[in-house]
Amino acid sequence: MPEAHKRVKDPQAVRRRLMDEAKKLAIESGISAITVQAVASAAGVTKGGFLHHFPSKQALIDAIFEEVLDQLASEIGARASKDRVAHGAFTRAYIDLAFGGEEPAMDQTWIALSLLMLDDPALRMKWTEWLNDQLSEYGEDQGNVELSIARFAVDGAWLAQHFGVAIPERKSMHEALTKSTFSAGKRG
Amino acid sequence: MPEAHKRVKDPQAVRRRLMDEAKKLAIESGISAITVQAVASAAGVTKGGFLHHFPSKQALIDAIFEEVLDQLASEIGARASKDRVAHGAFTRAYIDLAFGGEEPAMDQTWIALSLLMLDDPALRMKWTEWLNDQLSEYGEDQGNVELSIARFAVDGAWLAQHFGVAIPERKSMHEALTKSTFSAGKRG
DNA sequence: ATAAACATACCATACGAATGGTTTCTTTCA
DNA sequence: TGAAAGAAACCATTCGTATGGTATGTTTAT
Repeated sequence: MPEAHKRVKDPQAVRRRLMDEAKKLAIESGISAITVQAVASAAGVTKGGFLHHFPSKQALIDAIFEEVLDQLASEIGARASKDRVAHGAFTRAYIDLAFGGEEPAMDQTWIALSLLMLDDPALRMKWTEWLNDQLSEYGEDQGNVELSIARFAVDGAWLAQHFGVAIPERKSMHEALTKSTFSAGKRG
Repeated sequence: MPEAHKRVKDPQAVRRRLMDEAKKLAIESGISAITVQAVASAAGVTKGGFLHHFPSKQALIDAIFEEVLDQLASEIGARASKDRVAHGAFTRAYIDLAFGGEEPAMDQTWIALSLLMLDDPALRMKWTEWLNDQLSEYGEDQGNVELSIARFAVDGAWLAQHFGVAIPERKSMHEALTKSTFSAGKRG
């Protein structure tokens, strides 16, 4: 491992680049920009190289999706575990992910996620399951209006951001949304 | 005009069908499902027929997009004009469009809009301009946190809906979001 | 040596687009 | 009024390109 500089070939790195570049392409030019050729070239590899790492284009997409879901879960877990209040902890972590730091954490990742979902019904189902699992794990009621609104607002905000629509100050968004989760009733 | 039933050819209707079927395809199977062949077949026309009405696939997409923006503007205008309170009227109309009736108005349309945008940077810019125009026309500050959150929540909600994620009761969503626009400060 | 990590060459398919022709409608003018 | 002329609406076919994928070669690491 310390002799990584010696290696001419670094398969793991190539695999990483393939996934990262695919995300970039999707974000910059839309999902249809994810072609085997384009991704391979961007990662400095030929199509053959691509198909060595992923048996198909769909496999690449699935891999990205899975990875993103895992990242999301762990990032949320880390934040939610620090939350003193149980009710709405998931949603607050969700908010914090989007508006927490000075720069949006997992911004690219988040957008790529949805771009992939929008073109693939199967991925949409996975997302739905993931979200339901998370919500029930953290004991949040899907019918809760305030919490739902907060989460939807987060989704809408990064979507807007991706579209280039202006967004209010990150700090004030964070504050307002977080506040709304505390006044949220435990039912409805 | 009253003898429209006599006509064997009805170009306007064909044009309509092409646009409608394209929307359907996008919604049901993602944007990549919009191919000239698929749209033409769905509308009961050949590729040649398609290309007679629209010089290119992009032209069809542009036409749909423009139409949707117009529809949206007029629907919002109709609702906002009935609003007694000026501040936040646009956002309330926006909310009402999504959660107003028993069934979401312009649901298909709305989703189709974003699907198209997500794959086309040029359309994204058009949307941004449209939204900015509307906001300034109705005198809403883009920096207003409460109103922005409400609008983002609407966006996130139909996105969720399209993903198959459960959403709280329409009525309570409508109520909560509308309420938030009244308590919204005129600044920030 | 041999297996992994790629590159090269190639294939079948599907796509957007163009072409040329055929049918249907509208206009014009005798 | 009506028929000829032209335009509009549409179909069937074709073409070049790009795509996802395969098959096979070549290099690199262990």
